[in-house]
Amino acid sequence: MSDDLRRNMALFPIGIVMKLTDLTARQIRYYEQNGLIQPARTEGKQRLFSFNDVDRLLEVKALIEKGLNIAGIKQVLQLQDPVPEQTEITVSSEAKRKELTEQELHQLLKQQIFFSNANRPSEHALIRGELSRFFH
Amino acid sequence: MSDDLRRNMALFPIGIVMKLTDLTARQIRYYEQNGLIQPARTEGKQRLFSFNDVDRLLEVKALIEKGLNIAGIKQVLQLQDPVPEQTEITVSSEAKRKELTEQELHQLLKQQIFFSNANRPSEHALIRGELSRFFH
DNA sequence: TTTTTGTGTAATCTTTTCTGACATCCGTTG
DNA sequence: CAACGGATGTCAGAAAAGATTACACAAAAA
Repeated sequence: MSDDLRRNMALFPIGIVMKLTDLTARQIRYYEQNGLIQPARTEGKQRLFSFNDVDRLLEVKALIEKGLNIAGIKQVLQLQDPVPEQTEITVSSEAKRKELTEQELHQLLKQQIFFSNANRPSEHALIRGELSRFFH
Repeated sequence: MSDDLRRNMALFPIGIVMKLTDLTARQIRYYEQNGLIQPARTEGKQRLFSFNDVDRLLEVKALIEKGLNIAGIKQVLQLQDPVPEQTEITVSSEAKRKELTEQELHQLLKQQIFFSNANRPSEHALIRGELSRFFH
């Protein structure tokens, strides 16, 4: 839930993602062009990637290295996200996510995590629990 | 231990940090100039901030809002990091950290976390445990 | 063989960031 | 009060990073 927020927060520019994934900018943009990822953008149209995006790119890379082509990767990634019986909860959370702007995401993370973290150095237990799923 | 790696990985440009902290670039640079943070730099000398840096900035901000000046903040932050009896282990880990270049940090994170994550979607238990301390 | 794919590369433009300087607002202090 | 220093705003010019587009090309597919 707020897990999605963290994982979907647009944080890194393409240069960092290149280092994290060992992919070239060309590759990353090509994969985006083919719908494998959909990074957010700054006002000035620069790409901003989330942890989810980076994970996705690493999956893509692994599949590329196994010889799959883009179409195959799309298949595999869809299989990994089988979109099972969508419950009301899931649907509503999806809808809610789409309503959130980047700025709102930042605001949320700020307030929910960083801020409470900074102000109350002793109240970390709960925060830790939430953050344990920062990635996956 | 590899916690330090994650928390110290230089990931975000100043624009993102501004949004996360609600500080201006001017403030962030000023705090750096006064030794409150020490963000990494790209080859082109642009700042790259880690989660540790962001946390630190949020602490600084909270103290600023309480009316402290830079000198006071230095005091408080030192008190929060009292540098207690330095054990051999701590010292050696400090030394080891200083030997790591930014690139090596990225390499490490890549291999230890993202990569294993991407390749083995079922082996997450351990990773989760490690990541639970990503921030705090 | 011809076509398509995935990636490299170069050119050009825009966005973001950097540094340095000067201005300003505000507590402190003489 | 007047001068001063601390913290921040703002601006200018330069540099870095990123965006888009176009062309090239090897390898795979048709």
